Amino acid sequence: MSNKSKTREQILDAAMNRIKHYGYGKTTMSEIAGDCDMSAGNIYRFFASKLDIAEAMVRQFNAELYQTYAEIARGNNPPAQRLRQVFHHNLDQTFDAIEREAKILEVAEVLGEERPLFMNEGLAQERIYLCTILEDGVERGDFAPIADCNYTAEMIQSALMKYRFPQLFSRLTLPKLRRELNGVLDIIEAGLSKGIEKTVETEH
Amino acid sequence: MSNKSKTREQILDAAMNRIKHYGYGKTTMSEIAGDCDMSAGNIYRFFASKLDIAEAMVRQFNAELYQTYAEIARGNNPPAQRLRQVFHHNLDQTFDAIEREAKILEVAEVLGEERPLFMNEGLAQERIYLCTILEDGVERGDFAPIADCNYTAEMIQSALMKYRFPQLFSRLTLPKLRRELNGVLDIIEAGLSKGIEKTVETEH
DNA sequence: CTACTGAAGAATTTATTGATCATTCAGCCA
DNA sequence: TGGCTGAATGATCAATAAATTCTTCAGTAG
Repeated sequence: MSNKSKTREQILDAAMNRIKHYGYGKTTMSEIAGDCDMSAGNIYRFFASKLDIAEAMVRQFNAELYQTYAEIARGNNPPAQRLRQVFHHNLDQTFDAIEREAKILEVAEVLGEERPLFMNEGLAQERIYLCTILEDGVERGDFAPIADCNYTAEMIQSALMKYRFPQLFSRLTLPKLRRELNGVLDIIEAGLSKGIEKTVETEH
Repeated sequence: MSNKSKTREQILDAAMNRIKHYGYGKTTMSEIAGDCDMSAGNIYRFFASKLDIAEAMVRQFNAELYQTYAEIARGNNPPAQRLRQVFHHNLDQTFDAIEREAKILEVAEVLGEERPLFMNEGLAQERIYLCTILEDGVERGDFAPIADCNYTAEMIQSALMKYRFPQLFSRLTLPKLRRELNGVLDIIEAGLSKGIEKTVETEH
């Protein structure tokens, strides 16, 4: 069935070209089909819906990110620096992609709205790499012991949410975003090296 | 001119009642005027525009927040706990207000879009209280020395942005938000007690 | 002069209608 | 039979016209 996945790729490719240029809302299934010399109906043998095409687009974008994350996580830099690299890579890549093709922001918005679980999936995947780094940091003694790496990774992701789809949450320039990201990472880094004590729930 | 500010308050009150119930877009200037037994035109002697009414609304909401912040900042709890109180108070109050009157979210959205500088103003005001707490923490020895309190406060605000208008950025329940907020605060607290070293800009 | 009204204009919103779109599926072709 | 088309359908979108709405300001009443 290699032929089938070839066609799938072709469709995805055609869709990406159009969506990057005209946006998700403005590209139609027939246009994509036309680019592939097939009928719109036929696309549905390869993708269950238009949203699934957008999802596949982002999946591909993420796959590249994850590959770099894996390399960073596996690398030999100090863990704190690797943490920085992961989030700066995300910021740079995402900012750049949206800067080059503003219409990509629409894809992020639509998917965030219609497929919130898919977005979570991406965060969970990222956490795997973060955990590797955190555990390595603990082992090396750079970080204080961490009770639950996945939980800690989740909290780090929460604190850095603003830098995930930068243009979605603010209108800051890339340099300003990088400065802020570094500032927040400075705090996180200090926290990790000191050791995090979990709060007991209290009234206030 | 106490009469003038009485009328202003009356208008603001009428506007708030309608906007809370019907939303910003769905309440008209004539309706507000009607509630005050005056013509729509007359409102403009008290507010320069409809947006300014929304701004005054939020200003009033903020004033209450700030009062509590001031009390918390002045209080005698450990600085780390005071920091927690500030952000939990904000989360609770905001979440609650939006939960009770869903239409308030629209006001936040409109103002965030049309008056971004006003939103910054609020953050700057909040930072004053944060700085008080941070400085006190340093003095007491709970926190390591801080080079630039205002900068650090800004970074803390960035890390906690997700919890400012909770329903705007996620659909988490209040308990989940509180759990997350505590988790991020745990990291920040550890970081502050350890002492934050500012990154030197590097390539990666 | 001061405090206000109400008409008027510009801008925005709503309603309506026609067109386009995503998606399905009966049927065709090879 | 497996792979595909193209017409059918309901949902969504675009366009336009009509109606509201925000805002201004000349004019009025006290």
